[in-house]
Amino acid sequence: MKEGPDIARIGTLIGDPARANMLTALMGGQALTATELAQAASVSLQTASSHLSKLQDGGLITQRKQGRHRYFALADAAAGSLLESIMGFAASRGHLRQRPGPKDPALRKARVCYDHLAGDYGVRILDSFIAREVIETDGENLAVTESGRQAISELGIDLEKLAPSRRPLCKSCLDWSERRSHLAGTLGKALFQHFLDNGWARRSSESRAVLFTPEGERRFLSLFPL
Amino acid sequence: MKEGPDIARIGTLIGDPARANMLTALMGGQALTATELAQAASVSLQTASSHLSKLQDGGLITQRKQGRHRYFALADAAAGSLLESIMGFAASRGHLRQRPGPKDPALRKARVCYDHLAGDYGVRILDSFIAREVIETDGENLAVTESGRQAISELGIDLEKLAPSRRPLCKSCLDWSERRSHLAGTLGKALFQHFLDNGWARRSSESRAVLFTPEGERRFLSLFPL
DNA sequence: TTCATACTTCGATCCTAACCGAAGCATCCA
DNA sequence: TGGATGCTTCGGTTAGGATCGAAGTATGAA
Repeated sequence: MKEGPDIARIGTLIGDPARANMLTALMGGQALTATELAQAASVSLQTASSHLSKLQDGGLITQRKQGRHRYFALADAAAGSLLESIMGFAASRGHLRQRPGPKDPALRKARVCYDHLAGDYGVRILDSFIAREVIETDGENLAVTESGRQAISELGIDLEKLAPSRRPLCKSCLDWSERRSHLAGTLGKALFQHFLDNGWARRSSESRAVLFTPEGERRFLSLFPL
Repeated sequence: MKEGPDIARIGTLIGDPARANMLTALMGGQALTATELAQAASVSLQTASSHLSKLQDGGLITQRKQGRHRYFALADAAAGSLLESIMGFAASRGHLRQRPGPKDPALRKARVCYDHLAGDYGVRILDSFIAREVIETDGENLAVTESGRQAISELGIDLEKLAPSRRPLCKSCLDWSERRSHLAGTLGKALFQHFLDNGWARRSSESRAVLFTPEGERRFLSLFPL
């Protein structure tokens, strides 16, 4: 039975708590330095360095040198998806590191999931789209409807520009705080980016939380009614 | 950073080579006894027993007592999907346990992937469906087209009966021998079952290979032209 | 040049968990 | 009832790898 892909190698990489913490931190979507990742994982810089080179060898992360810093980020969207899958599965089996759902209310409300919005607000986007038939679903797969294309362009998103990407346009991602699906894929990313670009929301500097301005909050709730 | 799902726990479970071998064996879709799984993983029965209880605690597998045997199987389709994701990712990064693709030509040609067909033949089904517009895709998500519903019912599959399932109807699954996608989901399962039910194919007793009868081979090639 | 910062490599320690022998429990068969 | 099979539990050993101190390399600042 020595056929096939080496899933044990990927498992081992993700199976160490320090590495898992680093990967979780990188799910924030931003590149982080070795020092920052060492703090995120609560290990020394030497230990972090060793972990990072293993993650890189395994193809989960990439590094970019910039001056005397080295920035580490998830290798690509596939790596992000993989971690999302595992998070969803772990959450579905009740494997949480503390109580169900994030303790911090801000994280529960809205947080970054690699490159799109998760938490209460993330789930709301998908719920609203499905209720208004912007997106249709067969249980897991998502597709934009004809009438939905119109609605999305009215939000200020150019679907034509997103289409050429090799990543799927919409994808569902199991939310571990809400235990329901939210919108991932290039559309999910574009919507999140749209809110950042307009200054309606920003990333928290300490955690994966996303903070909305009062103006952004108002817009969000009216753009995604239930 | 102690928020969120415990991905390290899942990673650790999958990260041990013996457990990974057991899970890979269970991807064949059939329930296996502890003794069989011990052989698959090349460990003693005691060691296997310990691994199996860990996998069960982690929610990856279930056991069913039957007389003096205990049959172990993947917990559900979600567990199968998770393993598929990881296999796909591992293969995409070139993490293979030997040379790329299965050594055994029969495995390359057709094998079981939890509950549907993989390998050359598995990829062919999806290729054929897409070429004939039975299924449409946006890169990763799959959906049956209107005209496709007709074609599928002509194959002898009742789509209405598959629809109520909570699992997605069609799903792509990265094939590690072909490095391309094949058809998973309830439709993929139903098609595979259809071939088994009609006696056109059967599972190999030793491996995950699927063996076609000459009659089954002929039918397969004509039902799924390229 | 010199010092400081950011990170890697080396080496030694220590701890977890995989492993198996032996014994125990449960089920089936004769 | 006795013995065989299938599996689990217990206990002790061992190996792999996570960890960090110390030393080494690279970049930037003074």
